[in-house]
Amino acid sequence: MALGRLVAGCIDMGHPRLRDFNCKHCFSRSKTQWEALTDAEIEIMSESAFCREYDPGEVLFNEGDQCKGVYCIRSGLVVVRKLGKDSKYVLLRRFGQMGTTLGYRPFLAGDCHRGTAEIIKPSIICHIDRATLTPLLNNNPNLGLLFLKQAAVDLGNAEYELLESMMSARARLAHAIILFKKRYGKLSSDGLLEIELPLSRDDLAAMAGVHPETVTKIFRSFLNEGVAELTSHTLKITSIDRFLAELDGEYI
Amino acid sequence: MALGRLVAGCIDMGHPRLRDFNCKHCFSRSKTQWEALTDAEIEIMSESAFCREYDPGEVLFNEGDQCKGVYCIRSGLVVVRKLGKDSKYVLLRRFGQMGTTLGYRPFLAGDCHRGTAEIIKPSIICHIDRATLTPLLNNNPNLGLLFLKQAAVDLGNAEYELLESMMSARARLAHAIILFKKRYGKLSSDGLLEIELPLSRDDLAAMAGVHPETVTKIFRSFLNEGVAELTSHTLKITSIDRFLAELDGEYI
DNA sequence: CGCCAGGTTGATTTCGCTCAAGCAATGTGG
DNA sequence: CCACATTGCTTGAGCGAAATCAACCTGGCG
Repeated sequence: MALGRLVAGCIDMGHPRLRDFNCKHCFSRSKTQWEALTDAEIEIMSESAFCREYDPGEVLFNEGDQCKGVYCIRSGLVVVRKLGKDSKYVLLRRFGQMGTTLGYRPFLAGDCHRGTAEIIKPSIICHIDRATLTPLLNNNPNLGLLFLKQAAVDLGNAEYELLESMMSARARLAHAIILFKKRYGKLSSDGLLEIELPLSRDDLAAMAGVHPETVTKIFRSFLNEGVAELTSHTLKITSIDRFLAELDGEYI
Repeated sequence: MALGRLVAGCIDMGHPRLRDFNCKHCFSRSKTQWEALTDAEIEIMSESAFCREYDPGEVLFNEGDQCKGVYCIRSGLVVVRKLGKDSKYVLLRRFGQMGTTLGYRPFLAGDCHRGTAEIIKPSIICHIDRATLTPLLNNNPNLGLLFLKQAAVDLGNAEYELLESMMSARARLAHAIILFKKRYGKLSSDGLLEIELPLSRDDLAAMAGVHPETVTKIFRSFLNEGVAELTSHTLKITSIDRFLAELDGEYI
């Protein structure tokens, strides 16, 4: 993995801080925990949030970094990778949803970042530091409760992923693909579902918890069996029924 | 799995509700989210909490049940099993720590229970219903924040378990065993570490995410390699160094 | 043109699942 | 008190999915 290169390479990158920025526009477009904030509080947050554009390859934070606040993804795509031994790694999370808050777990648990966040697609991301967020949480109980609800949902997802992890590699990969459907799926001209997979083979593999070669082989078998066909980074699903059948692993 | 039998068998069991019960005693003995409560609030909770003793084999709630509140484990041991296809299952959780709160995830996410909770060791457990807990959460912001912190910690653990799930079966089993050390571990007369494993082979297997036969085989290889030896439900670790080496899977 | 990262492919190996048999401890009814 | 069913655990043989290893494309770029 060329993580070292990317980490080093990010130093000379970076866009200027976006100044004329109001979090209100962001929050109004999707339902998140931030809807608990009053207008005045949104104003405070907009003032102190550090927002800027990021290019693919830039690193938001590194594994082991002290967590100084949370990140709000306004647009784009970020992945968080956790390194293993001998250059293996796992994808802890995949973000893209605008309004998604990244890094709240280490923030709340008082933990270091457990993974390295790298920009995959050009993104606009705001950083809200501890000094801003802590008073908001203390003074607005609803914000805490909505964060709590979010945490409960995420915990449910994590629990579910744990069940997923004992399904076959095919099923795991199919589940990983489905996660991209909402944001990167569209109907092609011939009426079939096409899903863009904006990740490299290695990242896709890390997401499904398999090895990159296996990803290729499973795609090949999808092609042979007439389930789906892959061109570059777009998967065209030729038989939705058969593809959905892949999702039913041996558990659940 | 004989889950059906257990579920059916629990109907004629059950101890009387414990009346002279004050949650204060419970909370004072371990640090949990409940320490946010004022004395008055603890009084309210003690009044309305339904507490009683449970025998092994009794079922606290079933998979799919509506979640009507949370459970406080005062003492004992409970496991939560999630059924899979053809009578396989996974252990979602094991509880023993007194003061531990069980079922807060579905409570907060407005979800059904995802697993079936069965008593393993005689336990004393209190149920705090929605009508009691909701006002406490709404009126005491600190309670919400401490629950939030707990959720963040649990989320971290779930994340970690996800990493664990891609380690070898040996490593996973070793990790599962280590979880019992704190509560069920002690030094034997010859100075070696002994850990009681209060679960059946099947539960231990479900906890490590392997098959029961594999658990036996791994224990056998531990014996052959002089790492640890098992008698009935107690594991004696003969070489701590070698055992700890098992924990280092290929990841992390 | 040659280099190189990213991806593909096939041969081989290994881990742990599957299946089936056997055994020890416990309980039950005659 | 014994025959025998049941439950929980152990053991071994065989198999299969996916990891590993290694070679080989391929397209982009200096």
